[in-house]
Amino acid sequence: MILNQATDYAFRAVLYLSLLQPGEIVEAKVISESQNIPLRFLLKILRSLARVGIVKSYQGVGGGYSLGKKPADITLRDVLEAVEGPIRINKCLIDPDYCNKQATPHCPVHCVLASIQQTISQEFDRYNFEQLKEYAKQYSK
Amino acid sequence: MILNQATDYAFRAVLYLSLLQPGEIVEAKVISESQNIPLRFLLKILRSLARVGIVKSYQGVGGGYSLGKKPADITLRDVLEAVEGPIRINKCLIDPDYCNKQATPHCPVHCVLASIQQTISQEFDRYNFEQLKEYAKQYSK
DNA sequence: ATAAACTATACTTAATCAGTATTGTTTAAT
DNA sequence: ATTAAACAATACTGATTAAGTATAGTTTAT
Repeated sequence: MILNQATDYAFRAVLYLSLLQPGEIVEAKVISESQNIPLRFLLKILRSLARVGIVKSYQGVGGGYSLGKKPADITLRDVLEAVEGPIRINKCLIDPDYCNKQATPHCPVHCVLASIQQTISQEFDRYNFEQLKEYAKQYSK
Repeated sequence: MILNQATDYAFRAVLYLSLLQPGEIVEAKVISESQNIPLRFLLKILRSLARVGIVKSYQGVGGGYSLGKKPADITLRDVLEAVEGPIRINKCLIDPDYCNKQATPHCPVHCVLASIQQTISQEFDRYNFEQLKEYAKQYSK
């Protein structure tokens, strides 16, 4: 499986925030209940998203979370990488020492995988939350 | 990580067989030593590949493995799926019951992920072992 | 009959995943 | 100033998966 559970939850949480009024703040509990995401786990995920500015967090009474950027400026890749770190399809693409042939730079498999990895990254970059928002509105009609 | 270790080994094993004379048989031990793959683990991987005809296995004395098809007829996706099963980017794309919103068919996230999954599958299908073979020959020059 | 190869299944160890618990910090309202 | 409602940080836990190993069996050329 390429995406883990946390990323799946993150997509839905960010979509939820995208559908609110710009700047609107809601508590994690509201997102959790609306999207059926375990609260504590969601809080952890939201922290990862806050770290890179995808959401803004507000502490204290009346606090919560709002979207940190315009939905159009948040791609699936942004969210994915905030939660899981950089997209990687194979270990040899991160750490050349990992390759048990010690041959990464002149390995045909490596080269092709590097190209595929780039395509996959671009693919997750193609979709932003403004688009998802539109989809969501259509479905709800 | 999208690919697991077994798939990485499988790619390299199939490439190794692709570079032999058509129909040429080698023992697993030779592949294992050449590619630095643990022998027993490789045997298991080769069984997965044999099951779908990517390699042919020969038992008994003088046995071993040969490529089961022309390199041009084996894609990265074929090998990947022989080892790991079908490419899946998210659980909700396999099992609708899995979705904790019970909303898969009209979930915008689901729809977009389904499309991305298809692109990724196609991407792994774009490369076959005839191409990798050519790359490998160039590198060795 | 033997030994060199693969087959099948089960086991083991380590890493990662998914989620929980605990303790601490911030802040609006009283 | 105190309180309580929110988030923050870190550490822990149990389940699953990954990676590899072990054991016992089958096939086949010599």
